[in-house]
Amino acid sequence: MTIDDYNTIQNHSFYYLCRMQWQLHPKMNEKLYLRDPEQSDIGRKILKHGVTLIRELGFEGFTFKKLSEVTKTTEATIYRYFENKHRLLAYIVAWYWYWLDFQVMFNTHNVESAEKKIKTVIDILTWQIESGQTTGNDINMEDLHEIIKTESSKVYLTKHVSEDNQAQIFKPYKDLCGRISSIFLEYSPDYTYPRSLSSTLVETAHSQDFFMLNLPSLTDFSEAKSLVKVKEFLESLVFSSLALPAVAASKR
Amino acid sequence: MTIDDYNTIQNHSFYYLCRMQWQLHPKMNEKLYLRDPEQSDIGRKILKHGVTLIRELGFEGFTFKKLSEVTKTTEATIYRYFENKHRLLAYIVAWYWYWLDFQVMFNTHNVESAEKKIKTVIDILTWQIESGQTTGNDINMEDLHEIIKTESSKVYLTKHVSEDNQAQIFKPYKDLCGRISSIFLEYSPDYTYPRSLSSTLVETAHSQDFFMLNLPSLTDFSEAKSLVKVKEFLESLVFSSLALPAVAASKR
DNA sequence: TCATTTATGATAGTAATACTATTACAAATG
DNA sequence: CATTTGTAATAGTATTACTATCATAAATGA
Repeated sequence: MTIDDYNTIQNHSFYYLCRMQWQLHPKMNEKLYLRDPEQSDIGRKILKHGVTLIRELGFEGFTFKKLSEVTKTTEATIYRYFENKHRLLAYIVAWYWYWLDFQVMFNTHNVESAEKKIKTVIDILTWQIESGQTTGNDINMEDLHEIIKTESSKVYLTKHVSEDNQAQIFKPYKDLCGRISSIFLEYSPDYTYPRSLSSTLVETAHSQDFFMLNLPSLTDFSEAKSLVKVKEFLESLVFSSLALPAVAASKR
Repeated sequence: MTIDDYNTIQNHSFYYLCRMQWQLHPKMNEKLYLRDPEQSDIGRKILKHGVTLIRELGFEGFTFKKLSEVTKTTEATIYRYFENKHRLLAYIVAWYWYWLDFQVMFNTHNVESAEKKIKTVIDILTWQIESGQTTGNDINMEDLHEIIKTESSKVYLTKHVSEDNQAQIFKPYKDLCGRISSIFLEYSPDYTYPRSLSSTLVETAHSQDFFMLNLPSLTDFSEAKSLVKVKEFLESLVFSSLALPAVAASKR
């Protein structure tokens, strides 16, 4: 199966849903917002321009004031939707995890081979998002993907992780990792670390992509800046780990 | 070899150097500071209390004003040492990478077996730092280790990575990964991704530790909150990957 | 249809942050 | 003894991250 095949799958799942008038509207955790941004024009604008601005300025350089200028509204209005910019980032990132989880579910559904499922998961994690691609919500997927790589870990790397965790802020991320680890267990029922391998896979997919683009000497992909190499690395990482019991036995 | 043996190695290398009146003073990159903090009492205080305060407040909550109160100096003085708080964090993190690199070098030196070297590296990465432990610089290692887990990635996850990279800010991290990947190649000369595996190992050591403590359902270590489990996971991850060529051949 | 919520806009204001600038003095150095 | 260097004290600025108030327009519901 080539990359093109998978791109076809991607576009297929996208357009299929569009043609069916389905909208990917995950039910977002209410703790993530003060007023539901999906329910008004202004709210949707905040999300849309929020994504582009955070990508453009970086999360540290991003402010509600600047966002209010772009969305042609006031700071006060944005504060009525989100408590602060950290919550807005948390919302955006959570949305992405929901989206990824859906993609994994949709594209592994009715696939019999666990091996194929795993390859599909890794494929989804290393999708090269085409520029201009948007979702039903009019959110630019390229910008979103860039935000995930650079800013997503800042959502949990805080002094208030525990409270945020209790507020279920990280549920979609946990769900995604839970789904992936089930697939791992399907492939290799005796594997000891399915959850850790899942979170490692997801984190590594993003960090290696970031390193490849920004600190290439931390990777082996310096020459050809291509996600295909990252994909191969991740596949080798995951499949060798899942084959471990046999390996360990043969080594002893 | 048990954990205790390795703790002995750790303490040994520490105290050995202390007894010899050696001080671990890495030559820090000059771009990291405006005035060398190691060269004055106030500078050393800034580093020492900087570490404790950043750990206490989190990097976002930490300000030079608060640091100036603790160090009993003024904001202006601190600004003469470091351009801003991000640079101070970069300095602290770079110092840690130097320290880690030294530990790896020291403890793998004269070890013949590459397998043993790798185990030592993983051991160092998962050291349980004892409270109260300080270095020659009087920096609290427990606080520092906590900072590394929660704040270190914020040093490179910025809009100005490329400029920082050109200023060699990340050299110690790259050196560490370079050293580790050499060991990987020693163990398995044909392995395709030694650098990516190194950065993945280092990143995963910290992220899994963070997840274990804060988002345990992303790991398989929820029950016993122990770094020993993380160590075992990392060993399985690395050794299975490095054994891959054989595995792949046997699978086809 | 009219009354009443509700959402937004406009405006103002505040405490804290992240700095910069200036002057001055004391200690170390050459 | 002159000069560099380090630190303190003080002041000031633009920006950030909010909060509060009040007016008005739009949506809703009886």
